[in-house]
Parts: sequence; structure tokens; C-alpha cells
Amino acid sequence: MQEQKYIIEKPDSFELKDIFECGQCFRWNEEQDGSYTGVIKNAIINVKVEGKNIIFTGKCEGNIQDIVKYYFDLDTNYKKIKEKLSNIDEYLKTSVEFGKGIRILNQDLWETIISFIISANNNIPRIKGIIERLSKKYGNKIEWNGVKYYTFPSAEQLKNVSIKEYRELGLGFRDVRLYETTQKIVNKEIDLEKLKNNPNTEEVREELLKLSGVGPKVADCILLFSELKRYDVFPIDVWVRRVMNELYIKEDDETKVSKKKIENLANEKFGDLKGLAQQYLFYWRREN
DNA sequence: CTGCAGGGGTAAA
DNA sequence: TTTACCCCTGCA
Repeated sequence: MQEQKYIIEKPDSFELKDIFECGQCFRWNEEQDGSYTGVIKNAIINVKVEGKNIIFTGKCEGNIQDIVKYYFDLDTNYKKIKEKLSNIDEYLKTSVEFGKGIRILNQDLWETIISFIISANNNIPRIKGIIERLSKKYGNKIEWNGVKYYTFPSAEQLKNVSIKEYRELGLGFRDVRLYETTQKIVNKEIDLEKLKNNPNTEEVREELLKLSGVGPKVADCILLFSELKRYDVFPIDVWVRRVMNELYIKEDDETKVSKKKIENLANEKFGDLKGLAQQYLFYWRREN
């Protein structure tokens, strides 16, 4: 474990607020100087934008350059993606412009599964609190600059945690779901390594849906926001339903709009980039 | 102060 | 297709 630094010139699409506040991750916190600090697997990383540069500082075992390149998906060129989306219609153009600094992260698959099970029928401050307590209690402690950080607990670290303990941590009715899903993953009933190697999005989705607490929306979030990195999914939550209805469907009562209708519309308009389109629209609507 | 709706859904009826 | 579910927050 040693402190490392890595500096790059700011690429197209890289705004800290857009990346960390667009709803894809829960473990990054803003510092007083405007930089963000978070935990990536067993590395503690601080990201700071200074003029034309991005400065990554961190305490990590591996090479910091490899870690952040993978996590922040720095080899993907967003310029073309954003151009394509902007050309679809005025709404996409507006929302892409609004969220122009968004970058979809490659988050650890296991962590993303558990995090989004926790996110069900829940709000961001509480989700972050639960994940923090979970990490503090069952993860590994790493101290950096006098601050204690905790890694997200592995499936092994959670396998003997009881439903009661989850309840005491504030998981609520999600306690059973976390327990059952952890068991299924530990005993390889669902093999995460196999999922990572399966290029067929629909097959992976079906496997994820076998996990307790993983329904259609959570499955799509896992596919989009984890290292599975599938852009051809379209997570439908209340905000996406709202924005799709307001822009395209224009039904009086948005709760009456069927999921099927939204899905068909997304396929038709956004095609294989629908996951990214969702993210720009979602972020734009929620912040405005 | 109490009551209640609603929040980035899922599972069971 | 409808409803309960844990817990926190905002607001009447």
C-alpha cells in the first residue's frame, strides 16, 4: 500500500459532479476543496480537477493508472456517443448538453448488485448510509491521511451475516434479500465470473433476475453501471417514466403508462445506446 | 407535536 | 394488476 499520483489532461466528458451525482454510484463524497474521495475495490482514490488536468491521488496496491483507467472507463470516447444521441432529437440534445460531463463507471459487479438491491424503494442519502455502515462493519479498514475508509465487504465477508444483523444495520425489508442473494453468489448458484464473460445481455439479465431483490429495474442498473457495461438496457424508474411520458407519450396520468410502451419507445428511438440515453434524460429531469 | 405521503422496486397475493 | 414492505424526510 503506497500513495500514488496520476495526472491526465481532462478528456471529453469528465465532470466530477455529473459523474458522481448522476445516480450510478454511492461511495463518493465531496471534499471541501471540491474534489471527491471514494473507495474502488481496495483502493482509496481522490479525484481533483485543476485547470485542464485531472489529478488522481490514492492509496492503492496496484498501479493507480490501471485502476482509474478501468474504473472511469477512460479509453471510451464519449464524443461520438454524444453526437449520435444529440442527433436523435432536441430533447436528447438538451439533456446531453446538460449532462455533458457524465461518464458511466465500471464498478465492481458484486458491489453493484448489493448496492442496487439496497436502492429499491429507497432514497440516496439512506442508501449511502446503509452502504457505509455495511462497509464499516464487515469491510476492511484502510487509513489514509488520518481518515478511516472501509472497503465494500466481499461475498465471503458477508456470507455468515444474519438477517437480524442486517435489520439492525437499517436494511429494513431488504435484509432477507441481501442474505439470500449473498448465499446464491457464495455457493455459485449464480457465478459472477461467468456473467462477466457472457456477451449475451439477455442471458445475463435472466441470471441476475434469479437473485432475491433483483427485479427488472435493478437488473438493468447492474448491467449498465457495473463492469458488465451493457449500454443496450433501459432501467425504468419513476424519473425515467416521468421524463419519457412528458417528452414523448404525454399521458395525463404517468402511472398508467405501461412499461412495455416505454421499452418499445426506447428501442425505437435510442437503439443500442438506450442505456446512455436513459442516463442523460434521467439526470436532466431529476436536476431540473 | 402527530400524521402521512413518498422515495431511483420487488415479491407475493 | 395491486399491495405491503423498512426507514427517513419533508410538510401539512
